[in-house]
Amino acid sequence: MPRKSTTLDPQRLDNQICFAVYSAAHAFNRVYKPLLDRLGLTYPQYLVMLVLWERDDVPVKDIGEKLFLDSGTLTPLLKRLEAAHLVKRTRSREDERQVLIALTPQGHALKEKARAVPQSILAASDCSVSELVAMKDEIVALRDRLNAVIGE
Amino acid sequence: MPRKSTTLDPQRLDNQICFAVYSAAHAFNRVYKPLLDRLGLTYPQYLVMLVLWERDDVPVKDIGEKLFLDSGTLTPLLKRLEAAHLVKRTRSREDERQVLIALTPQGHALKEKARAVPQSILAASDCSVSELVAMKDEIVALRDRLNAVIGE
DNA sequence: TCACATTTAATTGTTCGCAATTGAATGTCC
DNA sequence: GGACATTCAATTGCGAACAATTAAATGTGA
Repeated sequence: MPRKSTTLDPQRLDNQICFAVYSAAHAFNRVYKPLLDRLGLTYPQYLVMLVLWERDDVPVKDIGEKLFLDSGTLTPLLKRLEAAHLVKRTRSREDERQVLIALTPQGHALKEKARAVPQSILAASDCSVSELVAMKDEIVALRDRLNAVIGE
Repeated sequence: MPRKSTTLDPQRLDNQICFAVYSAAHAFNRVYKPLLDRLGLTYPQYLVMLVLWERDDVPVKDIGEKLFLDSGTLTPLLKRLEAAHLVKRTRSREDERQVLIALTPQGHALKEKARAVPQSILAASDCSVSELVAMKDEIVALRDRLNAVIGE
């Protein structure tokens, strides 16, 4: 009575790997939420702040390329960050099509308050740093292969 | 001149496993989209259909537990599936609090049309089955550890 | 039996995420 | 220089995702 193995059936594997990623993303979000609530940020807003803490005064497009997000997502998000006095949005003088995003003093200051976040996540993941780094690299490689297929 | 290595800075975007998972989930979604468009489904709707193709006539809560989603997400999603004539929603006779979700004939029939989806995804991931299985297991284990922390 | 807690879906409001479109600014080619 | 395409952000509309609340059905204990 040959029965197909559930864990090896390639028909199901894609569902499993994709669902694993999908559900892990939500789990991460739920762990981040209480931490980010204290900073007044959502997770996507936190990602934008991470980008800006590395380099300031960049056009929306640059942020979008780093985070794989488009203006339909970023424009309202950045307006909310502006309303929270964390960033300032100004049209570029050299190229009026671009909107440059700069941190306010409050935006810069928030970096210090956010220092504790990564450790808390590390603790919650209950995993060694080297293991996490290895996993991260694998997932990034998979993501990049998927993204390479999209533009075809 | 002690300088923190940027490759180890936990506050850097590229070092965050969460962003890897987050962006990989979006990449998967973008690969799935053209395939699922042909079925008239979104990815979360496809997940619900996968659950129902395995077992039918289940309460909303059961679907939510399998997919880690609550009624705030599922109720409108299931109403859209009902509007598309893929499922039927009926109050349970034994327990009037529950709403049972059953597939319509069209809902059952869609399973056949969805057969081609997994191969396409596997091809796009461009990865050996054994590698994918290993990754999936690691990600699920990480997700479960994260979910375990949440209820504390 | 009756008060009370629990379970279950539904609802409301906010924020993402993306496709498609718009409109202004810039680049290119003749 | 002028027609044309391209680039960039903003907008619109739809579908998640989730917190918080509501309301009905059910379970429990005195």
